[in-house]
Amino acid sequence: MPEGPEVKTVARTLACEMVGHELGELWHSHHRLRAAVDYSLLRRVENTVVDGVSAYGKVLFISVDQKPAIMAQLGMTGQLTVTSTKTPVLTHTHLRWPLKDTGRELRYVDPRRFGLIAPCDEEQKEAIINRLGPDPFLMTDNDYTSVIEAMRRSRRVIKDILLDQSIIVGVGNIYASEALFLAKINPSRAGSDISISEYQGLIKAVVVVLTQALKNCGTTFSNYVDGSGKKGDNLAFLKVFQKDGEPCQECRTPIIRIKQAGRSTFYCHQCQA
DNA sequence: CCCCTATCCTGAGGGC
DNA sequence: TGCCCTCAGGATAGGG
Repeated sequence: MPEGPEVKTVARTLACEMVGHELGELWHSHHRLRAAVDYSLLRRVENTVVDGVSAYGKVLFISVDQKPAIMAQLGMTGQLTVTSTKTPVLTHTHLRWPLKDTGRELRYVDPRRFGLIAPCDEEQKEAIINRLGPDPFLMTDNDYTSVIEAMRRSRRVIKDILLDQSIIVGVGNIYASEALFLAKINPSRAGSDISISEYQGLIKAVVVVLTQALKNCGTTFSNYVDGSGKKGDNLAFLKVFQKDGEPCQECRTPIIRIKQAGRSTFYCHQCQA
């Protein structure tokens, strides 16, 4: 569910809730998440103090005692929040982790179980980041060049390339459509057929779209919430995502929905010819 | 190698 | 009301 801006928002709000507090005794459900979680390893983090929560792309990292300790991927429906221990426990709650002396706890709720919570040391964190592309917010000139080269090398369709986290991180199904609309690029064009100047516009559009989403604390169209349980405000700013049949905000042509790699893409046939 | 499909799951919503 | 279908913010094994 969450894309880069949502995960960054979760990290920021969780940091607020968790940093400086000591983790208590972990509880977990018997359900398996996307992969089997080594809970005994995760339990080694009990009785340590959280000192940071960060995000790289759609991956979230929690560190204790100046060392990475936990990584989380929220998949489609994962929610990582801190609430009062007295808040009723939702079905599909897979993890409860008290923050000592606060009356509050970290909870992981994930109906579809496509997400993952796992222990994670320094090396593992490095390995995860190494197989991901650059963060569009932190890109150097060299990153720009190599990202564009990687995209031009691919014969896949540009929409699919944008979703590929090994090329660039943080773009998911909502913001891929939104960025292509802003850059006026047809989602079905092959990566190899797009010019360098068009790519420069596209990367700029990705940054604009993600920056706006981050400013609005993410897009909630169904169940996304931040680390404090708050919804995002970015839904009202979307121009094409899930707007099939509605008139394009630029030219009034109805927005079209197509399927690419099994996922919906929304675009304006006129503006993105 | 690269690319595509199916798959992991539950729940919401529409048509009949 | 219920049944069946499609769809949903993601990632990845494995087949062609």
